[in-house]
Amino acid sequence: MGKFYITTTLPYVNAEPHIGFAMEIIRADTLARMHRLQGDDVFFNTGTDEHGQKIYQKALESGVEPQTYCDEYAAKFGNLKSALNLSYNNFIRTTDEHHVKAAQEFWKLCEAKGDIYKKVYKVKYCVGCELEKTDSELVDGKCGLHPNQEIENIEEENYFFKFSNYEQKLVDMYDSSPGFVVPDFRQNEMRIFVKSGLQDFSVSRLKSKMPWGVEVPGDPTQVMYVWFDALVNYISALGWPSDDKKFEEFWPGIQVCGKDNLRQQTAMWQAMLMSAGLPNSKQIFVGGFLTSGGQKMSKSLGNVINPIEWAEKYGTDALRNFLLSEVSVFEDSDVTEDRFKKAFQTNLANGIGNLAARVATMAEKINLKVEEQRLGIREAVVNNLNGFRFDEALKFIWEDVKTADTLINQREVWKLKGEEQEYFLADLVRIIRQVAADLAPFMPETSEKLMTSFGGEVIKRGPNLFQRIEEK
RNA sequence: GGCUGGGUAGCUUAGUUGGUUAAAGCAUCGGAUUCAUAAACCGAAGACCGCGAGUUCGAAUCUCGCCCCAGCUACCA
Repeated sequence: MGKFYITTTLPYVNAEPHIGFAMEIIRADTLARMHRLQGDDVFFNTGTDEHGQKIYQKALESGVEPQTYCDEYAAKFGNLKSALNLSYNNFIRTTDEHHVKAAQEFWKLCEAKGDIYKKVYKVKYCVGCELEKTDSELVDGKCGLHPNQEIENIEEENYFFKFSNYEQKLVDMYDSSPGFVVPDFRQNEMRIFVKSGLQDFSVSRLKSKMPWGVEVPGDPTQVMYVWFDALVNYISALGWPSDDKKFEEFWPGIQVCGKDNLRQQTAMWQAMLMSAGLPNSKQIFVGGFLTSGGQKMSKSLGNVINPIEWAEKYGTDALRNFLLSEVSVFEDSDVTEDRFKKAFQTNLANGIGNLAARVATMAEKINLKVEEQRLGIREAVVNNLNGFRFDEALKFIWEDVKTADTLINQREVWKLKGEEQEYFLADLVRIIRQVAADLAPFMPETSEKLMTSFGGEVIKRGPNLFQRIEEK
């Protein structure tokens, strides 16, 4: 029995749960369930990232304490568990006491290594916005919103992390571990980025300006920059540094993230681990983005898709099926309700739903009995999942539904009599049982319903699994 | 500008160590059928494989140039 650790990124709690995150966590959930069914001891982590400037500001704007604001949002993300039928067994919040201590401990290790140092940092500040600006936000050296005003340079002392120390070490790691980042072109992308030269990044902020963060050990005037503290969650979730046993059993693990997190996960975090003298992550799976109607989802465009709404409207498993099979695993995909409905209609309502109904009806009519079996997930499905090919795995399963349907029509099973009919129906029942077993990590509820109808010796017809969507 | 990924039937995609009529699903049309959620099954039509040139007996696949889309080019997470 192996140990398996998988974690999502921690969504930042300044917005409602996004369908892109729903996809990320459903993928992680599918892998976690598959490993559990394979007999592995699984630690599946998710949670919320709660520190930083944006949250601090949002809380101030809403007129509540930052912690109160975070509590509210953490609950919203916690709601995903039932809405998406998730099986994670740890939900970390970066404001958890243990996590805060772990982040500080991690800091000390990097500091002891000589990778953290203080340096004067020039902050670009737009008086018009009353905000600090980054270079990428500036147009011709001026604020895009206030081009008439000069950008002020404010000097501030911050702590920096010697990212530059890890340039070669990171490149060596990429070279010696093909498949560390999946898909491979992302690893290559990162390799190019690192190879082109790394700048140290700041890892703290002045507490007087932004108090909502983890206090820097030994310097009460500074708090950690949110990245530094947030990344540590992947190991603090395992009880590091106090629970050595758990940490050693489960670390390193697999990290699932979106492509916007590529650098943080595959370079910065890895360098931080090297600095702290801890093993690197095992593997990082980077997914693409979801667009809506060909455009990025945004409130102003009004094209934001709420995953919880779809789950309520069409069912959790229908949403899981869609996000796992109809969406490109590695590239960006466009998501529309029309596409969703098509996937629902073909593979679910007309596919497994209809097959289950027709076979169960015939079996019930003749009081068919089929000896019970114990079935596991087939190797082809496991292999596809290990390569993060959720789409291929489901395609493989749906292929069996097609096979069964074809068999029924070709043999005209409903016209057969006696032993011959029993023979073919029993065969069909076994196909459905295998589909149910294979489906367990992807669509746990559907898998169970199928087993309720077809798992026992006596076959019983249940209600329709997926009711067709009638278009008017 | 540089870098990365992509541009293949109406839609979503597979296919690159170059090789017989470019593959699949959905949508469309036709057939046939009724066990089933008017579902399933059989068949047909549908592609100047982004554009142009080159290498080759032969290119979706290799080379060069160009066009279009998305993203990155670092401290917003």
